[in-house]
Amino acid sequence: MQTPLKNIFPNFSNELISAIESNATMQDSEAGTILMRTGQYIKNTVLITKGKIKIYREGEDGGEFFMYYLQPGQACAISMICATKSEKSQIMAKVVEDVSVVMIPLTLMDKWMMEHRSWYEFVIETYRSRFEEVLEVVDSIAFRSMDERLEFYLKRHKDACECTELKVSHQEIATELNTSREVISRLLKKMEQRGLVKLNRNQIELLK
Amino acid sequence: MQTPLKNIFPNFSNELISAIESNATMQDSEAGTILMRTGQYIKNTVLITKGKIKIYREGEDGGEFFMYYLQPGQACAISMICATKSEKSQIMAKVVEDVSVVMIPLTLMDKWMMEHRSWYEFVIETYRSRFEEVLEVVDSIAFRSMDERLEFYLKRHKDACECTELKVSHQEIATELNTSREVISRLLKKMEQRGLVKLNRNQIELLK
DNA sequence: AAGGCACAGTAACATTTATCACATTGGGTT
DNA sequence: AACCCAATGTGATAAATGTTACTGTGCCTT
Repeated sequence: MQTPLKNIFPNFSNELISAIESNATMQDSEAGTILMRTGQYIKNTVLITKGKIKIYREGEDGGEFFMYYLQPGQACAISMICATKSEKSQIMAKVVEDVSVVMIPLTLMDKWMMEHRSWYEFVIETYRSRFEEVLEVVDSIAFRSMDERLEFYLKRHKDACECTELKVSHQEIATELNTSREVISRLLKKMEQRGLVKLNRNQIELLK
Repeated sequence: MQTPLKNIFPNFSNELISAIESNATMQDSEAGTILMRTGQYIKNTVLITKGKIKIYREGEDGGEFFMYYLQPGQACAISMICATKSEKSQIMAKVVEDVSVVMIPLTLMDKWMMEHRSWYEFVIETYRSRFEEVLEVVDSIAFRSMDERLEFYLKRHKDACECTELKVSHQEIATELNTSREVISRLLKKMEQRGLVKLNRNQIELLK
């Protein structure tokens, strides 16, 4: 069996948990799956119970500008925001670690706002924290140069995976910051010289 | 007297309008006033009934990175989002045209979500449209070079003021795009040569 | 072992953007 | 008119970032 929903979403009331269990559908997806595309209509609100999803903004040239990760206990703010009017998505969502998600039909998402206080608070808090996160991203691109943005990027990834060894290629970082691999390689080398990281093949060890 | 609230917020139910009129406080502020600062605690939700407010992100060096405008019939999404927990603001709000605002205490903002469907819909739509707008801003800085960003900036201002003659200095644009005046002057000149704008002192005429 | 391949390092050069230094312009003030 | 001053124009140069082209390196496959 799966981990009970109550453990993953401890703030949900028991009634809400029951409502979810009897109305929502579960779905598993493998790493690499694209769960949502720009321009696609949104039909469900998505809660994550396992794995990791990358939310990014797609560039015309194939850039995958990194916004944030969704992890267990979290929900896709975009899918909630678009709920009421069944709007189009403005972002891409790609599975980066095999996930299990709970899909909630938009009509219920809306209805529960009135019926379950714990759902209302969860939704509002999801909005708030993601808006804040996106504002920080704006900051980083608006005011910082690439070396600082790289440090910010690494820090966020460290926080998200709760480890100090990131398994990403330079190319991947470059794509997510919309720059080129060479630039990232150069900057990482400089960071290594400053003693901030240790570089290994397919792995970046964060020292500070 | 003022324009009735019902005209400015036509979707609000009559009960909601009454509730606002008997609970909220009005406030007028002159151009130049800073209504909200980064780090400041938010005590009210703000509805705009007259004038224009600029929402921006402040840089360490005094940059005023432009996010969007608030205009009559709109509300500050940040002040709503932070409502439930009385969080700190992450943005700056400056009056650019003398405004009248309606201030709604956070407790009511929250309470009305359950009581007034039209309030609920207004709040959700405010979130949605601002989130979308911020995502477009991210796009513009993440994927575009300065000339395209300038065009995007001018377009947004044209849409906001519903006119084709913008009364802004090059310096002001530079501050809001976090670049330098010289760069903006040069790019505007190029745009003039391409026939996109006509440059006058303290005024930019948008031709296309 | 040999070859293929993704990943990484690096030099050289191009382009974009930022900065500095100074000239010009036009409106308002005295 | 003479002056002041903010706004704008422009060249020269510096710095950051992007691009091209190639080398090296470790791992996997055959």
